[in-house]
Amino acid sequence: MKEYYNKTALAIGFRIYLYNMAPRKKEDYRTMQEVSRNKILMAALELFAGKGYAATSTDSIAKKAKVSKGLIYHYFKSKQDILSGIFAYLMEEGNELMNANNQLPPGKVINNLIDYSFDYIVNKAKLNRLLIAIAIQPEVVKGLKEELDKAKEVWMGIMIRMFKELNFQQPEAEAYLLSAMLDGVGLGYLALGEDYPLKKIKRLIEERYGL
Amino acid sequence: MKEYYNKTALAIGFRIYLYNMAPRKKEDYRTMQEVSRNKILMAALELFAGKGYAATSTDSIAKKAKVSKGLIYHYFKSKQDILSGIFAYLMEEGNELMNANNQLPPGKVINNLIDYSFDYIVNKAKLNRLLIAIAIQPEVVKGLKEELDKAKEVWMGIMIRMFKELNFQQPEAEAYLLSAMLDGVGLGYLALGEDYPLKKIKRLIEERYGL
Amino acid sequence: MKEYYNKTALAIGFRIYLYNMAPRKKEDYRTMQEVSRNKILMAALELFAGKGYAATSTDSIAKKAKVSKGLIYHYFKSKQDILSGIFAYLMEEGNELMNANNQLPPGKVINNLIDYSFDYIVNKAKLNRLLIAIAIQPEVVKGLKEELDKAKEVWMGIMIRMFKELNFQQPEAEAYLLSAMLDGVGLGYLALGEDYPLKKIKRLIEERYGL
Amino acid sequence: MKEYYNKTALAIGFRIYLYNMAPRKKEDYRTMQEVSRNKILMAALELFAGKGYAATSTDSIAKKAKVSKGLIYHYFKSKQDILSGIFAYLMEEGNELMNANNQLPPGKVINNLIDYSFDYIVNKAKLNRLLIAIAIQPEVVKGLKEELDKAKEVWMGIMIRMFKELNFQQPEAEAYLLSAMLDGVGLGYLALGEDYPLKKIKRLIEERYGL
DNA sequence: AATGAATGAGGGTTCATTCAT
DNA sequence: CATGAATGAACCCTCATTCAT
Repeated sequence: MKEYYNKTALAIGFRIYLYNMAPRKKEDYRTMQEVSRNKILMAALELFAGKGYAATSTDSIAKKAKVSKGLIYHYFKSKQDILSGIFAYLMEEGNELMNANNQLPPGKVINNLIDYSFDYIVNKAKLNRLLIAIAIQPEVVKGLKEELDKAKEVWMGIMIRMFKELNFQQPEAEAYLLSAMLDGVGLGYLALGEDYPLKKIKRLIEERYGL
Repeated sequence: MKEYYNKTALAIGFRIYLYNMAPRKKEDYRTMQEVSRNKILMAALELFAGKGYAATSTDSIAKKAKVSKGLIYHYFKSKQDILSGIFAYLMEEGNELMNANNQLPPGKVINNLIDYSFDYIVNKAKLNRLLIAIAIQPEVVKGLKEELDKAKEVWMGIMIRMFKELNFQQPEAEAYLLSAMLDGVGLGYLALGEDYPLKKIKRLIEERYGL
Repeated sequence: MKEYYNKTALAIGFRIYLYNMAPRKKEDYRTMQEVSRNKILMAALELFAGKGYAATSTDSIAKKAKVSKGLIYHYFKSKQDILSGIFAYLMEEGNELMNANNQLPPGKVINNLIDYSFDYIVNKAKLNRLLIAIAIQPEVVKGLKEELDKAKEVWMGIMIRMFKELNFQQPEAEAYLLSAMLDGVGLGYLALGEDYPLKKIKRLIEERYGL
Repeated sequence: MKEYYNKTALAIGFRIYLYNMAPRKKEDYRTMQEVSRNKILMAALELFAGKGYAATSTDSIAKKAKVSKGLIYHYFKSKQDILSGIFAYLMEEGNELMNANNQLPPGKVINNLIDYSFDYIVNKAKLNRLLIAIAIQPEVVKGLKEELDKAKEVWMGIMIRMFKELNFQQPEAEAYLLSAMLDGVGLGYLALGEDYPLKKIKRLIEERYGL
């Protein structure tokens, strides 16, 4: 189990992390420069999520961000680095939610996790797709592992603790299974879209945890 | 349910389909045509699975297949078309298994499905990755819809019938949930590799179905 | 002295090597492909010699060779590799002259060397400039060292032997000094052009060797 | 001889010019302007000498000089102009040495020249490389001609006078030959490094002038 | 059926230079 | 005097696809 945390995270770990990915308020930009950096980041996020990392050209990012191609390389040292930047940004966004959940009663946390995840699966489908694509392409991720690990480590820790407190016999396996369920639902929804019977499945999952 | 068949299939549908994807014997190819075409297909399959579709060049396919670049475009009208060819090939391979399972008792089918899936997740990890990558990129797939739909339709039908016979209250949702679980486990294994507690999770799933 | 031959060669070593760099006859091209490769090579040679390696774009090479940019990378794996190709080509061209001189009496060889060099300095000034530029930029050369070493090794060996046979007291140093003289004259001619008093200097050098 | 002064100078002319290129003391700069300008100049000199003009970015100059990129263009109108600035600086530094040598006896001047040159070749190898690179790329130099001509004119005049006083029959040609020898040795040393038999060659040159 | 030479659009990236502050 | 964000052209290189043989 020792090397465990060095592995890349499940998409699930992120899902809750990123749940409330609201655009930052203008007051948050301390300097004009951050505005540009953020324009690039947001443009890239949208494009990566929409068409995938490989299919997105730096040119299209520049165009969408209404910025010169050269400026991208003023703020990021490579296309890869933009992806890292996006992750860093997303991590930051999700931190509060993380801490908030940590202090709720176990049943509520599980409940929240399921709610968040299903909401995320529907409303952030494209971002979900990006995360899954990255999760299964370990070569591309490289520099992202640290961030991914941090998120997963924290989150799986919380989940396992919850299941312990709820007296599950296999709290660790149960945490992984719940993750798998939610990831699998995300995958199914990406493939089938509106026809995927989300509600019924959600109900089945909730029943498993007595919700 | 109307647009249902226009959507691309779950990876799960494929997994069992493709379980025993034995390579054809050479004698099966009647003409030289088929030999060359198949060499290209097999080379592409291995490369796509190993490095991903985007990262695989037609050049490398030609090299691996020991065939000229031009010949690829004699048999396939584009790189995309090779991917379609791979799917068609895989479908064909899996048909017999499909029919065989259809005639077993319901509990045995579920059992087989779980066994096959876990085996597949471990031993065909790269192919699994390819299938997931394709499943979540519907734009790329385009020409594959018909094949994918056929597989999914048949398979989900079988599963739903099984759960009906086993008196599950929500047979359809249960079928989707089981698919989601297995897909989610596949995703987790791809992300975490050896550290993923496959056995314990498998046990939990089996317990759910009284196995 | 052991590691001696691993060092990059003096421009002088090349000068005689390359003396008769006549364009190959058409009969030499066995296949159509070699024509294209050679067009690229010759275009690059002219451009590198004229504007320097760094200032020559692959685009301009393609344009001059009347070939698509992509074709360059069909024959050469990088811009560097084109330079290597040029060297290989030049080496081949110079081999015969090399062998011919090896069998002449020592005085004649020295005489030829001086004649060739001065002729080369004047008539292949741009190529000379390219060689000097490469000789003093060891980082760029990398892959060229082997070729350069081969040329230098052979040539300095011949020169030292000549001076030994002519009973010079310091045959090795004398070989290096003659090389330095001729290299220095080449440098001076490149800097001053027509105003450089080539004839008078040549006379002084010849007198030193009793010619 | 008419167009003579329009040509760029030999490296040799510079070598002695620049022999004792001691950095100015800080007190010499009367205004802050000069301090910044000089920081840029010194940074550029070191980088140009080390990696070559083309391979040195204005960015790296700014970084090394601990100055903003914009400031460079406040003091210099282009990257080229920095190079000109370096030359102007070097010229200024060398003037005193020049005059000092002018008043020594002819044999001593030749002796000094050779000593200086060999010392320079070894201890200022990188700067030597820069000078040679510039000397053979006349297009790049453009704006430097005046400075270069001045240096060469003065220096060759001195040398020719020396050889006249020493009763050489071809004083002009001899001056050029000595220049060529020293330049050629510089070239050889740059190419071969430590393996170049500097001492033995120096001895041969000294013998030629009865030193 | 088969080759591989040839194409050209586009890829990510660098960099001298400008400009608003 | 000084900053560094911003520009855009150019750079080397890749690659799916076509075509003459």
